[in-house]
Amino acid sequence: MVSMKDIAVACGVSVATVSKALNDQNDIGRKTKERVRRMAEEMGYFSNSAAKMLKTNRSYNIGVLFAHEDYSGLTHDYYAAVLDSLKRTVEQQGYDITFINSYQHFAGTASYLGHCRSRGFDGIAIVCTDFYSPEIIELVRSDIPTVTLDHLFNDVCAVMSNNVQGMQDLLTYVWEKGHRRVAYIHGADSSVTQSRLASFYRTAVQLGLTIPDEYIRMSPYRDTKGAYRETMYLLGLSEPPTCILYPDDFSAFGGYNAIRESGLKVAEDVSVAGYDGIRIARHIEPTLTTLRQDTEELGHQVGEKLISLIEHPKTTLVETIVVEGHVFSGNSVKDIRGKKK
Amino acid sequence: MVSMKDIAVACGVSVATVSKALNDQNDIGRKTKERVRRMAEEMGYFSNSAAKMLKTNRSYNIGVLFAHEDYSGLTHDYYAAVLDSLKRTVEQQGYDITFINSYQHFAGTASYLGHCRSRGFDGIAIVCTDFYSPEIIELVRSDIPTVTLDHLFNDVCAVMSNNVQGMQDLLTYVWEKGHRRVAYIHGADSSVTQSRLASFYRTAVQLGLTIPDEYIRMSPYRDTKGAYRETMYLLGLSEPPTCILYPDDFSAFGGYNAIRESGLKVAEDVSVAGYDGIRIARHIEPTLTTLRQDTEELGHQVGEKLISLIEHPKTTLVETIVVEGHVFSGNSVKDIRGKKK
DNA sequence: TAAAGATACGAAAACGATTAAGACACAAAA
DNA sequence: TTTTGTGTCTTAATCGTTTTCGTATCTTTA
Repeated sequence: MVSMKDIAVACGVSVATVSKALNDQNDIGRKTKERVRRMAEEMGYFSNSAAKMLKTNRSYNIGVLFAHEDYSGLTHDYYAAVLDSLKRTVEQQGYDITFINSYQHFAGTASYLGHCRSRGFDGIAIVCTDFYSPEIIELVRSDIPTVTLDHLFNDVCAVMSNNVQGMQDLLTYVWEKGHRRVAYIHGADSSVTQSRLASFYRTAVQLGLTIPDEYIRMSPYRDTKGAYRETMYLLGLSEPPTCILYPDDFSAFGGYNAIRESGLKVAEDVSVAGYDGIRIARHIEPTLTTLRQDTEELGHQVGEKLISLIEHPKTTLVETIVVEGHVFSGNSVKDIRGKKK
Repeated sequence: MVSMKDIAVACGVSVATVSKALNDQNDIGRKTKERVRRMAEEMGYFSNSAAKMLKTNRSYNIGVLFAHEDYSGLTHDYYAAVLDSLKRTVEQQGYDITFINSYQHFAGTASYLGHCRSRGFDGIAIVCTDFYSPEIIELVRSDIPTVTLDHLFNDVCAVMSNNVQGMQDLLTYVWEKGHRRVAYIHGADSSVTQSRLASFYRTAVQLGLTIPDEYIRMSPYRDTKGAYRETMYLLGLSEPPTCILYPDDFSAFGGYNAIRESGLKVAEDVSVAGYDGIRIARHIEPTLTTLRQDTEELGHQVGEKLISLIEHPKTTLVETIVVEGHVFSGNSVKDIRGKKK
C-alpha cells in the first residue's frame, strides 16, 4: 500500500506537506499542491481511514441497529425501504453504513455500546429493534449522536411516521366511502400500535362511529395466518363489519384469503384496508387501499438529522421529526354510499 | 475514552502487558491477566479498532456491494434475504458489514476499489450490482478476497443458486402435472437469465415438449406490468399455453392479474409458476408454485467462503459453490393429467 | 534600509494499539 | 558453582495520519 510517505519521497517534500496538499489546506503553494495530487493519483494512493480516524476521532461511519429477530431484519419491506433511503442519504455526504451487533469479539464486553465505541461510529441510527431492552437503553443514553425511527426516547432525536394522522386519514377515508361498520385488527403492543389504536378510537368518536368491542381484534404484525383467523372471526359475527382495517399490508392479504374462502369477494362484499404501502400491494388485484408510509422521506430525515447532529452538535436541536403518509386509494375499499341499509 | 495506557497506569504495569493480557497471550501471569481484565471491565474500556487495524492490517470488516439502482437495492426480497443471512453468518464470527459505495470523499479517486482500500476491508461480497461495469471489474481483479453471488468471474469465488437445476425441476414439475403447452416469460438478459433459458429449452427437449417460438417472451425482472402485458399476449394466441412460467414471483402476480382480467381463473384455466419463493407468495391465494431459492444457505455460503478466504488464503480453493433450490408446490399449477385433449 | 507581515514548507509529537527483542528473577540441570 | 531454561514483564519501534509550532524566504511599508 502506498502511503503519504511514499508520495512525500517521490515529490521531495515532507509528509506534512503531502497531508496538507491532499486536504487542501491553504498554507501550501498552488504548484506543490498540484504536483502532490498528481503523484498521489499516479501512484494509486488511497488514504488510510484507520490512521485518519485514529488521529481525528472521526470515522465517517454510521452504525445502524437493525437487529430484532422477530422483525425479520432486512426482509421487512418497511424497514428495508427506510434503510435504503437512509443509506443513499448518508453515502452522498461521505458517510458509510455499518451494522451494529453485539457479537464483537474484540470489544471488552460484548454489547451494542461496546461495539459502537470500538468502531468509533460518528453516529447511530436505531431503525428496527426491541426498544425496551437494557442494551438499547444503554446505547441511547450514551453521548453518541443518535436518531431513532418510530420510537420516542427522552432527549433523543426521533423520526416518526405520523401514525395518528395516518390512522385518522385512513379511517376517515373508508368512512367517506360510506362504511359505518368498521373493524380494526391491530398489531401486537408497541408504541406504534398504541398511537394507531388511540387515533382509531378518537377518529371514530369524531365521525360519530360506534365501534363494538368485538370489532377490535389483535394479530401480530405481518402474520397472515393470524389475520386470517381474526378475519374469520369477524365474518362470523351476527353483524359483521363492512370494512376491516389491518395492522399491515401483509396481514391484509391474510384477510383477502379469509374473505374469499368464506365465499365472499374482497371489496364487493367486504372492504379491506392495509397499512404501510409495500410495493406488492399495488400490484395485486384488487389493489390494496392502504396508508402508504413515506419510507423515502423517513430514511432521508433520519440521515439528515444524524449528520446534522454529528457536524453541528451545538446548534442542532433535539426534536421529533414527523413524516406524513398518505392514503393510497386502491380497489379494496368499495364505495357503498347510497347503498346504506 | 479510556485506553490501554489508562489501564496500565491503574494496574501499575506497562501498556504491552495490558495488550497481551487482553489478547490472552501466554507470556503474562495468571494473576496479572485477571487484574488487568477486571480493571478494563471496571473502567469501561473498549478497544480502539482503528488503532488495532492500523497496526495489524486487519479490519474485521467486510464490504458488501449492494448497489445497482435498477435492482432497487435493499428492497429486493431475494437479495435482501441473502444479505440478511450473510450478515448473521459473518457477525457470529466477529466480522462487521459495511456497504461499499463510490461516494467516498476521502479516497483519492472515488471508486469502489478506492473505497475498499481506504476502509481496509478484509474481504468483499458482491451481491447485487451491474457485473459488467469497469468499476466492478477493477474490484474483482484486485487482491482483496472476494466472493460474488450469482455471477461467475474467472479466478473469483462464487456462490450460485442452481438456476439450471431449478428451471429443470420447475419445468419437470409442471410437465408432471400434465402441462404440455408451457410458455416462459423470461427476465432481461443476464447470466442468470441465460442459465434458466438454456435449461428451459434443454429440459423441454428431454421431456419431448415442443415450445412454439411465440411461447417465449421477455419481461424485465420484478415488472408486474410487463408480465401482465406478455401474459395478455400469450392468452390471446390462437393456441394459448396451459401454464406460464415467470421470471420471478412479482411478475407472476402480474400474470394473476392478466388472467383474471381476461375472465379466467388462475390454476383452473391457466396455471402459473414463479421463481424465487418470496415470502408473500406463500400467503396469497392461490399460493404460488415457485422455485424457492435457498437464500439462507446462499448467504451463509457467501459468508463462510469469504471468511475462509480471509483467514486461510493458502488453503482455500477458488471454486463455485452451487446451492440448490426446490420447487415449492402451491396451488397455482393445476393437475390436468387425464384431462389432456 | 530595516522592521514587519505574508507565504510556503518542515520537524516532531501525538493518536492507541501490537510485537520483537531484551531484561530480570528464579528454578532446575550440569 | 555455573549454566541453561522458564516464566513474566518492559522497552521501544512501528502502523499512517494530522496538526502545532517553528523557520526560512520573500514582500511590503515606513
